Amino acid sequence: MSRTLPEPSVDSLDLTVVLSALADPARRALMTAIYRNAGPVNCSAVVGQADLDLSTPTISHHYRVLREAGLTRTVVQGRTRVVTVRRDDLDARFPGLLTAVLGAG
Amino acid sequence: MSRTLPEPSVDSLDLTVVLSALADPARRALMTAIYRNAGPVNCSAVVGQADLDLSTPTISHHYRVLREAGLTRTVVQGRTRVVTVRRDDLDARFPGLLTAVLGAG
DNA sequence: GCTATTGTTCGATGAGCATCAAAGAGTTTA
DNA sequence: TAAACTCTTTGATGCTCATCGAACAATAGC
Repeated sequence: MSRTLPEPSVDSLDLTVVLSALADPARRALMTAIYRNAGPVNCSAVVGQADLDLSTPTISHHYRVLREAGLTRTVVQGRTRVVTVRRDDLDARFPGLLTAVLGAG
Repeated sequence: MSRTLPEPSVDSLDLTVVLSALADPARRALMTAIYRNAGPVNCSAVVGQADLDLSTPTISHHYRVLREAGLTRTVVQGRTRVVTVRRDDLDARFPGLLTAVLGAG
């Protein structure tokens, strides 16, 4: 069984919320790591790639912020979470934003 | 006489600082108003266009944040300030970002 | 010099946020 | 069932930030 955690609809994506989420370096590092992976990746793997020196609760907090901003989709599979970037939704709502932010290191 | 207020160089522009500046709705409203004007515009005119319900000190604070983030250039002329968006610098450093953020209302 | 204009700086306040340790919740495996 | 695993939630802390009123420049015009 797998369930998708609640996330905002495309129409309700708010630029202020999105930019606030992306303004944090740790969250951008997470986004970049998730973005680089072609397919879905679980949280721990992403954290490994992002090389963040943060506690687990803090990482969890950042994941939540990203998801609630509409930047990522989280699917619970077993005891891990599979996270993806909502690329199409974001491109539809804010064209060019994701590339501009994540491409610029 | 006119003098340009201190501003960060193109190379020292920091994405975190830029995104933090753009994350605030009031500052984005200011940016959009400045951006729409082909030429330079003084602060009061911009404030009029942006239609912000904020005190003068707060507006001044936001102008400072924008300038120190490298988003705007401020030139003092007489007793007014002429503000422009550093379009070329931003496009050079973060291609597509300005369009993506300001174009998406 | 005096006054009005245009914005800045100072000090304070209240809200929000990133962070952590400790405890909890759901899931797999032994 | 018990233990290990993967994350989340709770509660607390310290910091940053948006906001305002009051006071302070700097300049233009009379």
